[in-house]
Amino acid sequence: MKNVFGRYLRDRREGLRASDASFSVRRVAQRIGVEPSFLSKVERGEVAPPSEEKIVALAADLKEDPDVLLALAGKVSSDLLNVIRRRPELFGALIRELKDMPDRAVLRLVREVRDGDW
Amino acid sequence: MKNVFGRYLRDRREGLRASDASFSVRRVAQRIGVEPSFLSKVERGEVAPPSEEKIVALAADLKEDPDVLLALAGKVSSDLLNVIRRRPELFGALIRELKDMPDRAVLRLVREVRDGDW
DNA sequence: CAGATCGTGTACTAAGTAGTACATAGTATA
DNA sequence: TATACTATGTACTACTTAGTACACGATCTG
Repeated sequence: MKNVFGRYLRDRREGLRASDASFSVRRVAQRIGVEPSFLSKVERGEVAPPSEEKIVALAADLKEDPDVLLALAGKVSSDLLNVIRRRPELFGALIRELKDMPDRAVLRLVREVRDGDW
Repeated sequence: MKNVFGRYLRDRREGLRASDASFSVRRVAQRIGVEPSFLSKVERGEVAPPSEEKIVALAADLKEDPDVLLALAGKVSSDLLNVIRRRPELFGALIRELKDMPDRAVLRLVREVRDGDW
């Protein structure tokens, strides 16, 4: 359970780097707007994951799903939080109801809602 | 948009106090485990809302819905966050899909899932 | 009218968050 | 072999969070 976020980040970055030298710690750090030493420490788990803003930038740079990266960092996207905060009883009830449902059941729900056939 | 949480808290506490003297700032503060001066400042918006733990204790003491109180404080219950963090893509997609749905639609979904007739 | 209870003002703090700035040592390259 | 880029170590900091401790004057109560 220790430094999943950092390991994942490093693996992904090194993976991309194999075919594109611009995925060095320095270059990625510069693109997302932090010091290289800080990104290095993040990847090695020497410090806590960065802010949501930097994680989202990281996800974009590494072509990863921001929600997944945020989750690995122990966070939840602030726009999802806003949705819940606006109607806390409603979304609280829904999420708790779906807590232990299998993926396929939740997915079916997503599709039903999206397709509007319900 | 300024100090909704504190106002709500004070109104509710004073309301209960009308028929039960044990709902003074001091007594409530003691029951939830904070200093009276701190609760006073929270109610008057002089300081930020307290931690999730204290808010939940407050909700129990004042017979309020914890999710609602947390939302007024700009927070989301950590057990809901855990559900989302466990399956970020799934729940991210679902919540964004339901973001602008009317209450009754979301409610219907909650009931469908609960009743299992789907 | 004395003692208890009340709300609030002032002052302080320990721990966590989110980084920057700079130096150093290794590695690749031209 | 010079130089350029690489990762990382060390040291520091500004801001936020989540409160405590205590004193004060007002008010209620027996």
